[in-house]
Amino acid sequence: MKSYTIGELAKEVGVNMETVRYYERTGLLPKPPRNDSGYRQFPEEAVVRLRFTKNAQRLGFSLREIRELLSLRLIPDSACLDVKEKAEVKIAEIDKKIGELKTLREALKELSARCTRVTPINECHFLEVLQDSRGGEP
Amino acid sequence: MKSYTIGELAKEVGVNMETVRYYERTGLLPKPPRNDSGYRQFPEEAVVRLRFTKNAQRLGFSLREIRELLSLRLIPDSACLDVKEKAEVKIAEIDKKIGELKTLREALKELSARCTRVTPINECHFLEVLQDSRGGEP
DNA sequence: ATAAACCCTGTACCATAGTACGGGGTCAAG
DNA sequence: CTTGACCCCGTACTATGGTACAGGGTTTAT
Repeated sequence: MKSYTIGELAKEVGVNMETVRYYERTGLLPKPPRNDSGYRQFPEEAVVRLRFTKNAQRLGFSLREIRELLSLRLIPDSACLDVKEKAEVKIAEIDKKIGELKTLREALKELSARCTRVTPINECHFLEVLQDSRGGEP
Repeated sequence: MKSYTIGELAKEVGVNMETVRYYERTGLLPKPPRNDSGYRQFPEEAVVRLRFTKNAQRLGFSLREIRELLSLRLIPDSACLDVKEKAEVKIAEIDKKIGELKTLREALKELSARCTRVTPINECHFLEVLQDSRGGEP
């Protein structure tokens, strides 16, 4: 099947070529095979993986975390329960993020609604949202 | 009412003192009044604002975006419709994030479920998730 | 067969978001 | 009245996530 040069891959996903090399260096993309003149030949999967990475990044995951997410599916079968555990940790993290985003969304919604008419918005308890974590004494 | 020294503020919210100064420098926290010897005296609101900032950051907002969010509520009444518009843009962004997080969550959930028993997980279409944006030709 | 477009490596540089540190003043308790 | 904890400023350093060359080969279309 078809393979991608680095330029094709970068263009397909909409990232810089240098970024692809950077990801390869840092282990986010596995080192692809090379042709006789040393050109990288990325498999289809690299597109998927790279796209996943960029999307996950926009969701607030660091490259380290993305590396963890990606590694979950590659662990040998023996470590299956370990994978399950890690997946569940990630799920919990994600649930928390979703919850907080919803809260923030509501606050913005309220702000937006209030702003419809000419009422001044001097007092909008917009900030007071997202108050959960790190509340009091350590 | 009570005011906070920089150390108290930092401790209360669980950040480094230097971070507070950094935020002041970059306009995320308004410059607080000083006492006679030049010590910062942060009002209660600084706690709220700082906490908001740290939380929003965990949700994947950059400091620049957080500055935008925070500024929404401070714009003079005249710009009310502008605020509404900006708020709605943010809401849309947040909705997208929530949607993608849910998708990712489902994928992880499936992975986790599959990992319960001794079945090998060689083929888990976990990556293929989050495929929406930046699909084809520009 | 030659120019344009593409790829290689290595190194340097950039922005963002802090963190650390030196040198010095301030305040509170013993 | 001094010692330790706290604060000031300025500057420098760090990690992360890229970007940008320079100097050199390769491929492709004319």
